[in-house]
Amino acid sequence: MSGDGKRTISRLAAEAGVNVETVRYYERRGLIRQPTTPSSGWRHYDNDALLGIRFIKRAQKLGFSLDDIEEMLALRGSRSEARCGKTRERAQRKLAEIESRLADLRAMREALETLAASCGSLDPSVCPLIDALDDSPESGTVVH
Amino acid sequence: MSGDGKRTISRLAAEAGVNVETVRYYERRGLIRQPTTPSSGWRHYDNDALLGIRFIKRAQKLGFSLDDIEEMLALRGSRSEARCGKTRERAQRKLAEIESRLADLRAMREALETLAASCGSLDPSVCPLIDALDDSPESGTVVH
DNA sequence: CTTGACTCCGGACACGGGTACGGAGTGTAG
DNA sequence: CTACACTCCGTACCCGTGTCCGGAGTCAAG
Repeated sequence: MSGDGKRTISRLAAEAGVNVETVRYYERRGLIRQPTTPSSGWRHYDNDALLGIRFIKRAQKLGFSLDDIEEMLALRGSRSEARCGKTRERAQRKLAEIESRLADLRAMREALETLAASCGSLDPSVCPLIDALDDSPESGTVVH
Repeated sequence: MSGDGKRTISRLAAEAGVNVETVRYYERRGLIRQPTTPSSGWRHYDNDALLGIRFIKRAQKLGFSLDDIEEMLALRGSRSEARCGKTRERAQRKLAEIESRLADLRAMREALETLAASCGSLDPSVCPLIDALDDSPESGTVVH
């Protein structure tokens, strides 16, 4: 593997494909822990920091806010049997959200496929894209 | 169906679950067309406007920006055979993006399931969530 | 030891996506 | 015809998510 040892902040940022300032911002927000407060000196980051940032970036692309992401990351640590129930419940809620996004995404994919396939041959007043995501009031799920 | 006739802006906003100002904002951005410029008088909106807003809101939840959404909506109108190839190509690009998000989302779902299932029984140093989205350098896709 | 590239930190600024405000015009129920 | 709620429009403002800046400290090569 490439060096999975310590790295300075700018190397970390480069490897994660983000700005140095972004790393510091995530630290301030507590999304990645800042390693061994340096009390004068530079900080060094291990692979966890790198994976953490990549996770954040991916989750963002899926429409999750940093608050959402914080909540998900919090699930990580708190498996100390004690508040296990709570953790489990949160995970379930996130899972439901993910399922819903998966469904929407699949609908969108299908719509785009229809759109691409039917190119030129379709009545222009019809829009598969929009129709696909028309949440016709089936299943009383209130999406608020 | 519920009244699919004309509605004022505040009714539209209420039905779509957004603020009136948001509707106007989308109009300004050209995401929904504003009906029959009223040149003094009030505007009335049909079902298309409603579906349009709902589409926007869904797509946003999936991590697409308003610019992305504009591009997708543009696919709708331009099936006039002439620039069909271009449209098709754009649709393909969007499709690829969607596929990638689907994959990420599925990985995340699996990770959360593992997390919930293994609650308490797992070595706390392991984090399925992060591991799942570790884009190990398989397939030389440069994600920039 | 000097030099130059890098880090740390606080605070200011930027951009996307809205949201609020306020004054003038419009619809409509009583 | 009047009251009152609602619309229209421009502008200013707000929040989340970074991004830039500048001065002081740190590390490593020569």
